[in-house]
Amino acid sequence: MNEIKTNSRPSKYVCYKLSRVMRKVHRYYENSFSQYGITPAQFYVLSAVWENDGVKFKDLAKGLEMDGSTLTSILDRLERQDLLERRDDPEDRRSLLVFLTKKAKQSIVEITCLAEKLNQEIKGRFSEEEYAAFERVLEKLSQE
Amino acid sequence: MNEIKTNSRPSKYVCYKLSRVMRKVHRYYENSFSQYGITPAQFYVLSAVWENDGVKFKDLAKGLEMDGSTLTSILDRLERQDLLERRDDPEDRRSLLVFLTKKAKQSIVEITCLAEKLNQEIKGRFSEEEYAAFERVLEKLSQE
DNA sequence: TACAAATAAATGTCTTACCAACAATATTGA
DNA sequence: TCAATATTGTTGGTAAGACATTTATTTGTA
Repeated sequence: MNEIKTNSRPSKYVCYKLSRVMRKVHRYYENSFSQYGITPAQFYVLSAVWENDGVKFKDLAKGLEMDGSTLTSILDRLERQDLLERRDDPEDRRSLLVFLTKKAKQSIVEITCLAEKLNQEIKGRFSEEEYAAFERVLEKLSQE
Repeated sequence: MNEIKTNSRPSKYVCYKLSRVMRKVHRYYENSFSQYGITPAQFYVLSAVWENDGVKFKDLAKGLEMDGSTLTSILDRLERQDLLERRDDPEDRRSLLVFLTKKAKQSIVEITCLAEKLNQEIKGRFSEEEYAAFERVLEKLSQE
């Protein structure tokens, strides 16, 4: 009595499927990153700053397609952990520049290796063509 | 000077790509659903309850693969909007049954049509094979 | 029966995400 | 020049997701 309907509607919708899968993959990354005390979103920020140390806040947000207020709070947490630093932009007093700390530079390579490994593990579950098609669809969807 | 590195690292990672696309698709649904005063997550819950009116809280959470605490807060909001109702389970005093209200029943069909339309719009951007491959990958990723 | 263990849902905390409103600063254009 | 406008980053609000803890109830077993 009162069985579960295994085919309940929401699973028909792209948005639902995406969010479910995203959560799953996110948790997978999260569990691994937690040994470094950071979250996936924090890793993306560190990674982008590593690529362009001293990047402007504005450009960082734009590059990550992240709302400014979201970035503000992630920077707050990373700064609290002494992983990065905001400095004044000498050219524009409204603007901020973002730098990695020494501490972050010491672990970023190792964390990046982990991220690559996780990525390969996921890719490895699929054939080249299958994965390529997947990425193509993601790419088109992200261009709106 | 100080150009944006368009190829900043994070975009290499599946998890990052997924979350970016998910956010985009989510916003797309969100904008349309907002005319009914609900969010996509709230729609999934309504939709699942509609499929199985009087479903147990526990089974609802399981079916939606949603943490109980997340569902609790979504139910709170839907109950506040008079869209659904918790009732005691006569068979187990720890358990709750979830029902749609009259108000919800009046609009759920219309909202579902909208959801179907959005879904078709997204699917329609791709070829059959392309979309099928995409769904296959999502499916595999969502299993474990 | 009695009591320990398991289960159901709620609560509190943290993180991410979005939006609107705001303060400080820069740019513009009359 | 200087007032209107635009831009930068922060703050505050709400929602969602995850996790740990808590309370009430049920189950299982000694």
